[in-house]
Amino acid sequence: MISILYICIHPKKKNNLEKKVTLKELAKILKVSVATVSKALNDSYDISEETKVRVKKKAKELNYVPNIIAQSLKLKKSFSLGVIIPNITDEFFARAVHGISKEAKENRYKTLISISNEELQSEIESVDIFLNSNVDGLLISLASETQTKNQYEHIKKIQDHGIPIVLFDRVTDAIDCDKITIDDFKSAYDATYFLLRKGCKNVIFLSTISRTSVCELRKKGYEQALKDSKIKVGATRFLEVTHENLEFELKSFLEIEEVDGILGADEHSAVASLHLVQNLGYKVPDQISVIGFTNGSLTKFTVPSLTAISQHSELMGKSAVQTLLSRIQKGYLDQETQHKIVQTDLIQRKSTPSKS
Amino acid sequence: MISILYICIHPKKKNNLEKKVTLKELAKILKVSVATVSKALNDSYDISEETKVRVKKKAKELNYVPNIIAQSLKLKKSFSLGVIIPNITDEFFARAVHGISKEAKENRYKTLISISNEELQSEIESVDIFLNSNVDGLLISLASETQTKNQYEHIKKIQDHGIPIVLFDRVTDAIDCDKITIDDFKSAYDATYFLLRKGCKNVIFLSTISRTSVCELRKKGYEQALKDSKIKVGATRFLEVTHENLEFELKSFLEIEEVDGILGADEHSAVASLHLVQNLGYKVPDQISVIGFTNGSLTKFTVPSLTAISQHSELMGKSAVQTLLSRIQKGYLDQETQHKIVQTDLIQRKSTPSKS
DNA sequence: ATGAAAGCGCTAACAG
DNA sequence: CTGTTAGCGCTTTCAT
Repeated sequence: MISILYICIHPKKKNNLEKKVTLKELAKILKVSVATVSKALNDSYDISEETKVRVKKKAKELNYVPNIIAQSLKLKKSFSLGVIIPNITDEFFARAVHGISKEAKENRYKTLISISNEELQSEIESVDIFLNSNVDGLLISLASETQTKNQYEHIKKIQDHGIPIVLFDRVTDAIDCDKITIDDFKSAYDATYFLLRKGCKNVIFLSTISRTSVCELRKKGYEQALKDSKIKVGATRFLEVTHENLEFELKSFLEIEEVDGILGADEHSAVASLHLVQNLGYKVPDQISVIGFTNGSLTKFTVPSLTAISQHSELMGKSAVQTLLSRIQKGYLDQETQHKIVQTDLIQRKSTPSKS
Repeated sequence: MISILYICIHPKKKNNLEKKVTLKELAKILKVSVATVSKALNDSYDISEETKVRVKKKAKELNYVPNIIAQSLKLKKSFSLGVIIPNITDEFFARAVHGISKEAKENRYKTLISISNEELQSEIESVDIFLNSNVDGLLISLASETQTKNQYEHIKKIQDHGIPIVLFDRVTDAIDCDKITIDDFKSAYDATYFLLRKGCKNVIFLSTISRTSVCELRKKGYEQALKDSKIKVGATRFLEVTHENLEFELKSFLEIEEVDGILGADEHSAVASLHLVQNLGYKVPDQISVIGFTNGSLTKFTVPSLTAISQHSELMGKSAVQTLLSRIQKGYLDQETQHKIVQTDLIQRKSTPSKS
């Protein structure tokens, strides 16, 4: 699969490596103590303006940069945040990471990223690694396996170490910490209601993210909307599938059941089903309407374009970082935890009727 | 946009935080010296098997984990790799990061990720941060601005510090280091040739990633394929656009020029143009064929599905890490640098004719 | 085979 | 205002 095309034969020239200048060296050159240099650089109160200027000038001149590792060891603070997500190829998480990374950078924090691949064991390992690495805080979106098995000892362990965490998107009641999500229940409720208003009578709920907290809440929202409907509609029907068997399962289902609306719990299920039902000869949106969670880049380019629930994932990432940093700064204990809800928007496109 | 839904009022219980046990404490408990414990844990030759067992047992019992920060300071090695990519929402990079992260983790390295947003300044800042953080190596895919302006001082600076780097996908000849890319020239050449064989006479090259190394190489490949054609075909036509003006530019172009084939230099340009030309009334692939670089998840769900060049991005990430780690281990200097080429595959779907 | 001691680069009492 | 000192947790000579 991989072939080496050519090898550059220029041997590396052994140029004099730029040695990092340390406080000690600065001190020697300036003929002051290390402490003075350190304090001057940190704008300590009890250093004369004069020496501050002198020190800073020399520091810049010699291109001094503090050794963060040493700082971390001393201060027990690493200026880095750990992020654990189930998956990075999912556009929702990619965007969230973008928001996280940007906000962290603006606050001079680094971002350590670990992908759990939806696996509990991997999540546990990541937690251990981050704990050893002295991250100042952790942002986690739980793996589906973790949520299925309801095992949260590793998350509690983080708290036992006094490290603040923020759970986002995939959260759990089992842990008392700051959380940030969308209102999954309401978003699903509203989307379902929207379909009913457009005349759908047989709306099904389709998901490839079964057993996650978000999926369960979305199911409930969908269910409630059907219950609340004043006009008579079909019963609730949940179709929980995988990327692999979606096509088979949905097709089989359509052969025996009447369907005129699909609510996809994730982008993939919506896009894939939109695609499939048309291949099976259904007209969208005339015969079947489709709405999907996550307003990613796929939605604009499907035919017809997909009506979707925008989750503002980047904003969610940004807000998660802000929450975490404020907790890091304020100190962890004896503070009430809070659960922030990011508003969603229903972006109407062509996979649902334009008029009711 | 963000509303706080509820605040949990359970004050955090001030449970006794699990203190991290250190070597010193272990030593005291075992009534040996710190040095002995350290050596025992590291399987040093000059420690008796007996004490090794005793120490390790106690360490596990007390849940000892080495403080990586302290280790880093001492060993001048942080077991972390820095990654700088232009963008994470692009599926190509998301997959590459996945591969990187996975391979790094398997080798007990952490991954620090920074997104340059295609901006030179941001890339420079990231480099500085990573340099201070003592990353053991750097994986970089250059920002378009960096490649446009041809400014690589910050990359050279990394090398001056003796930190190995691997450039992937977006590379440059200006830096002598390990590189890993696909064969952009050949991939574009082959794809263009494929279109010609299918009967296209007027193939255009469309890109939203102008001024990147990959785009330039792909342009050359496309150009050469037209030149080499034995049958008479139209001249080379490059259309370099942005996400925003693609629609307008392409539409204007089609009004005055004849086009029966589009080679998209990136996934977006291919998918968007596939979408647009059909809206304008062209039949795909009967009147216009489309091929795009990057075989992402969009390609399967467009109508018709998109013929695409698979870049095996995850593999590229994995291989980049392997290259970097081997250089970290072997030592940096006086080694020839190598440029690895990952094979691409043309995935035939419905946006090109099935028979020639 | 084990331990004492030095030191990685930095910060922060505390003294002067 | 500046310097001395101790120490963060670990590794590693060098003695013993």
